[in-house]
Amino acid sequence: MAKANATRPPTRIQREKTEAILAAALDVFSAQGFRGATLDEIARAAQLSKPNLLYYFPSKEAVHHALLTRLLDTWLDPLRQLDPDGDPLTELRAYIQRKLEMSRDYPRESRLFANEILQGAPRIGDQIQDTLKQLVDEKAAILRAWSDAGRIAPVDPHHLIFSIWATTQHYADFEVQVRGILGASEDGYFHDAAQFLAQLYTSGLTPKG
Amino acid sequence: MAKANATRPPTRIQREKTEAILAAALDVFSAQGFRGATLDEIARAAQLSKPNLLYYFPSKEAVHHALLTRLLDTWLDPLRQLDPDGDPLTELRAYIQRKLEMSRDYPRESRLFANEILQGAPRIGDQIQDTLKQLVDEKAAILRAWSDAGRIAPVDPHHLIFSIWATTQHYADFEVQVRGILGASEDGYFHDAAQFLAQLYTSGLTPKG
DNA sequence: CTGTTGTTTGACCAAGCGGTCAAATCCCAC
DNA sequence: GTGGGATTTGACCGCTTGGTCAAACAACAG
Repeated sequence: MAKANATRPPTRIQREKTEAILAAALDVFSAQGFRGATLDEIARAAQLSKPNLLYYFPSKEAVHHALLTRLLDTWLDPLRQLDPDGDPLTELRAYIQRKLEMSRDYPRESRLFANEILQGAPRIGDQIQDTLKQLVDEKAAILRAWSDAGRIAPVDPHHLIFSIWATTQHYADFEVQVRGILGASEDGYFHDAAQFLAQLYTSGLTPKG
Repeated sequence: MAKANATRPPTRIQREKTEAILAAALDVFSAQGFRGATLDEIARAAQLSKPNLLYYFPSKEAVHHALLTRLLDTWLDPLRQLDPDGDPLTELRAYIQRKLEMSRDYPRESRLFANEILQGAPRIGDQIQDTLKQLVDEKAAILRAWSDAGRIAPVDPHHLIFSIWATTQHYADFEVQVRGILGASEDGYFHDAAQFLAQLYTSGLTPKG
């Protein structure tokens, strides 16, 4: 058995196949949700037989879990980059821009998380309570400090973060709706979205002189 | 057969059972998505046997479709109420408030739609392209007129609507995450959210003097 | 070349799925 | 009360699901 000895380094084939499986799983899970996805579909997308897939991961749940934990770090990177020593409005605009680019460049990842949260986060609830809450509280403290110092308008920092998440991720999670309303052909709506959000948050957060 | 003659008015039992099924289906579909939901689970929640449920609806898809079309009108009501003759900022604040109250009072409906859109709206795509787009374009024209007249700041009206949807529905669709970050006990966060959003959009949309 | 380990697969299984059907039961107007 | 339509259900069907297993096959070190 390959996986029995955990200390042995992964072979080339193990690395390649594991990667292919996770890539295929991202496609399927993000489009169908956990319960809607099937191992057959993931295996087919990864060009493997189902028993072969289960040779690399012990269960469907294991594939899903590996995918989520692997992507959580990437997903939180934009927030992590928020610099307490930078100019507040510049930092926030940059954060919004980064998040919007994530929605544009990694919509499947966004929908993967959205699916999981929507259904009550039954398979990632712990990590939300731990990693995520800790990071958000830390960054909220920075926002509060800026707010208290009069460098941005006085706002609830948690709800500010929520609103940035919501407005940016909307373009990935509700892409079908956005395209349906703006017209399927129009492809450059991310530029308009960026401009709108930059303006909204700039005007909305500039402290009153 | 009961349903064979479509012209006959529904009996008391038909009204009651149909209602019970749709109520149960809302619970299950909003929590599990279409593919994740099962007829057995819906039937159990409605206190019916599965064949009995299928006596009132011809298929799982029919239950889902009936639920979506029945709720779409309710869901779009807040936007429909946007009054072109009112004061722009007052109208927008009222719209945001109504949408936020929808998220607070009807989170299952919000998640039902979110699930459907997230997965590409395969069962409601037509109605988005028709009813929804028409309403949004109509209201966007009002916003554009306000914007052109200098009564609100110059913003892209479609993206303004998207941002209001996103920020308000976030509290229903991502409820687990919100509660996980704010602390499960705290229950009055809708008040804080309302205040935050009112301030953001008031400052963000007030035209520059 | 050879043996050992790593990899792949076809056949299979129990459980659950959406849906059907005939028979039983219920409801209510007459 | 009773007859006929409305309602309910247990048994069942074909199919898909996640997962198992033994056997076959490939890779690679010696």
